[in-house]
Amino acid sequence: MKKIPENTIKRLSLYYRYLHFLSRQGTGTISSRSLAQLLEANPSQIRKDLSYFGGFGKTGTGYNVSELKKQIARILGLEQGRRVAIVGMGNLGMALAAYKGFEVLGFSVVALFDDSSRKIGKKYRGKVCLDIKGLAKIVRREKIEMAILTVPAEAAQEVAAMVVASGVKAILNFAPVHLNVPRHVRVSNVDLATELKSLSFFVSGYDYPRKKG
Amino acid sequence: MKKIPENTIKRLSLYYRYLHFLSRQGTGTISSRSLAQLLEANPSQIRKDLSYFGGFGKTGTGYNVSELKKQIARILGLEQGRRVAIVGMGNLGMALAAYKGFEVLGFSVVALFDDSSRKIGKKYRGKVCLDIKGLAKIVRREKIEMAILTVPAEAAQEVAAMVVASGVKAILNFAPVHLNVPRHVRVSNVDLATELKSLSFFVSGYDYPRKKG
DNA sequence: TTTTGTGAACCTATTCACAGCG
DNA sequence: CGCTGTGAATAGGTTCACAAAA
Repeated sequence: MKKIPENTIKRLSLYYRYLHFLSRQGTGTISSRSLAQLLEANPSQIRKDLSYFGGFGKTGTGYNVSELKKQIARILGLEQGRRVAIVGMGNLGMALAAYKGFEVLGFSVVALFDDSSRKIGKKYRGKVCLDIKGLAKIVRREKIEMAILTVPAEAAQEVAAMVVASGVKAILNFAPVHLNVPRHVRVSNVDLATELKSLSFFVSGYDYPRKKG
Repeated sequence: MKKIPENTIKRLSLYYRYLHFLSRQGTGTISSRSLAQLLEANPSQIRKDLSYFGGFGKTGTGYNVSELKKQIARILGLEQGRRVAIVGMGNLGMALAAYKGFEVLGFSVVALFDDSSRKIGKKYRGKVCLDIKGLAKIVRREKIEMAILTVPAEAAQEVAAMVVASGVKAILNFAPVHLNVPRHVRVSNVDLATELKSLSFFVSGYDYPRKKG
């Protein structure tokens, strides 16, 4: 199998967003050039990204919007309604539990976990928060594949180990620590502090280059 | 001035996190090799990253932890206590307003904004939510340099325009839309949907390569 | 013609490897 | 010695440019 750059995957996700929008607008067909214009991106990049997965376009015409959208959904595995758990019902966990954008994308938040008796048994957006001690059992029973980690930094590694042991394949980690996990588990870090610090650097006046656009 | 890769800045921010930790532990000195081990990274990369900003290390000894930490803080502009506004007091905005990690890093959340009369005047973690109509005035008076955008996707572009017009230099955008801003304004996007979709791709079994570790 | 898909060329980032310093 | 700082080499990702298809 050909090696796919990670950025390609991120961009597919972005294309998907625009295709969703275009298909609601009733646009039937779009060329890589027009799509690139919307995205402030390079047409070749779009074609190259898509070409990793096969030829979805028609020469001279472009891409069928709804078809391409469907293909990208398939590639990203969004068709099967991935089952997700949120671990850590602090402010952020609660906010994410309430976020309605997940279902639209084919993600179902099927369980919430915490270790505090103040949280366990409470309902958040109609879902009851469960004791993290039961994580492994629920993950197996509910066929949960992904976990969103919103626990304090101090607890993150320990909780990550539990999550991994329960059989989860991918973790979206909000704790500002590096998680040590086996190679077969994928971790994506969302680190607000890092993002803010990068922006701060920019504000300082170093004019580091932006992508051509 | 030499051109600095954007990834270098992200990594600097990561190094900072570990240096903070090491200095609390009382570690006085660290070599690029030891630091790299902690980070699961490459020693040359660390040295190269740092070398963009000057030679902070001592040949044969390594780097002085607290000195290097101070230098990175200076590079990232964390010394001056950057002033930040949060715009959009939905679930996520509220969670971020309550987040205590910002102050530690040298960021002060000095103002909260929303456009809804249900939110304006309410207090969140001791700070009153202000009418977004007054944004420009407050930004100038409070010397706000950065904004965290936590508004719905539909409103994001319009709000971003207001934020830019008010003189803010950098935006941390949580709305899943591409923001059109002038070149002198820096936008960082935190897109949960994109992150989840990328992870979903991985769960699908494509074993795309991870960084050497 | 228009536009895709793709090898080639280019550009950027990472890693190597070693001179030079302490 | 051990380790940094950095030019050189390598790897990786992006853009170009064009043949082939509609």
